[in-house]
Amino acid sequence: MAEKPMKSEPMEIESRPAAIGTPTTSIPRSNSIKRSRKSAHPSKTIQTPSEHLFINCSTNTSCLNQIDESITNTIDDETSNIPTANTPDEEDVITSGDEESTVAYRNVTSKRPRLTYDKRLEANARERERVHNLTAAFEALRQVIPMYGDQPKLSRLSILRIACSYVLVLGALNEIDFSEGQNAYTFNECFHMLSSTILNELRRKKSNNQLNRND
DNA sequence: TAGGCCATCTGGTCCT
DNA sequence: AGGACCAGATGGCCTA
Repeated sequence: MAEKPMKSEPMEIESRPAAIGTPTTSIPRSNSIKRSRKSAHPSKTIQTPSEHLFINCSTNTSCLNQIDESITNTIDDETSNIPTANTPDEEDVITSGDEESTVAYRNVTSKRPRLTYDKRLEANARERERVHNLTAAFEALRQVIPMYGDQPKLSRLSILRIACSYVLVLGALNEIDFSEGQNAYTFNECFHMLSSTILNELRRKKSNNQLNRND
């Protein structure tokens, strides 16, 4: 699979919004909301030298030294631009290697000590690798589920839905109920379900767009 | 242009 | 203790 170019720059760690104590829900965001969000976001409104380095180098370990060198020189200036949502007593200090950087954080209630800069980069890399593996697994699954001729790339959700139906078909074909006896569908029912699922997933995008136009 | 989808970062929690 | 896993937030790309 072709490696997709990196699309989003890492956010500056000091500009991340807090999550603790303010449970949030994932809501659909329109582009206008996205745009207002972008314009309000310090990482978009304030271009800092270290931000440019994050954009270009965050996935390239050879750039880490460069980041380390630059962040010490720029972070003081950056912290002066951080939104004032957090109160002074909510600020925290992290250290990066031999150098100490003062960074504003909202929450310092974690049981575990905050990761150092280097450890954070390592954790990011591991998380990236984990998600890449997940993406590869979805791609592998996509390649073994039945498809009808040429069709657009399926979303992960569509892959899962079709795969579920496919498993039921295979189970019915072998007289095995993979659904733990909850369904006990006949083969014909399973096959019809699979066909419907595939068609529905292919139509879904179109239907959604039509619904959006009617709203 | 709106909305869907996805990559990435981040902090909290789980697990070994 | 530290890595794995998870969910929320954010922003870019793409399509209708």
